[in-house]
Amino acid sequence: MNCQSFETECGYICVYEKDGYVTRIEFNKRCNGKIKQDIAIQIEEYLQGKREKLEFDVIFSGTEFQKKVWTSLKEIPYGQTVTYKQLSEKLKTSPRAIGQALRTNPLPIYFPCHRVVAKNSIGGFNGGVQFKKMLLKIEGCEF
DNA sequence: GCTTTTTAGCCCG
DNA sequence: CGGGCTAAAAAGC
Repeated sequence: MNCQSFETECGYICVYEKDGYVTRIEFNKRCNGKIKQDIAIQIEEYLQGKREKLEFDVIFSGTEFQKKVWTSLKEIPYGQTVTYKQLSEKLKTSPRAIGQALRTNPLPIYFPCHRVVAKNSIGGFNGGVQFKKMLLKIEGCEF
């Protein structure tokens, strides 16, 4: 298992990689290893606002429901947001269930849970709301 | 299985 | 703002 951290204005983002697959992304975590270079480059470009799509392979596990929610996040376009409610209606479930699934997202950024916000506020974020704000800002989305 | 707990929401005054 | 409501998933039994 390799991991590498990336410095941002909010703190470190740590990416774990194994055999060329990204397995996990965590916030506020620092480590001193190296991951596969083409993945690292994509992350860096994204954090600099120079890349919209992350195209690497990932491995993750979860319940069927969680996987359904996570993969549906990939359909949200770069720089756009959706509310918990809109997503729940689309998946025929409830807003709270969406939030519950998102908080266990093992691959934030790759599965862009930061693009899901509450109706009248930014909503929550597992690594700390400051990261959510920063990611949206990178995508040109003021909140 | 069924029951209880928990939830990154929502709505209404 | 604050409280009450809510459905649904996860955890516990």
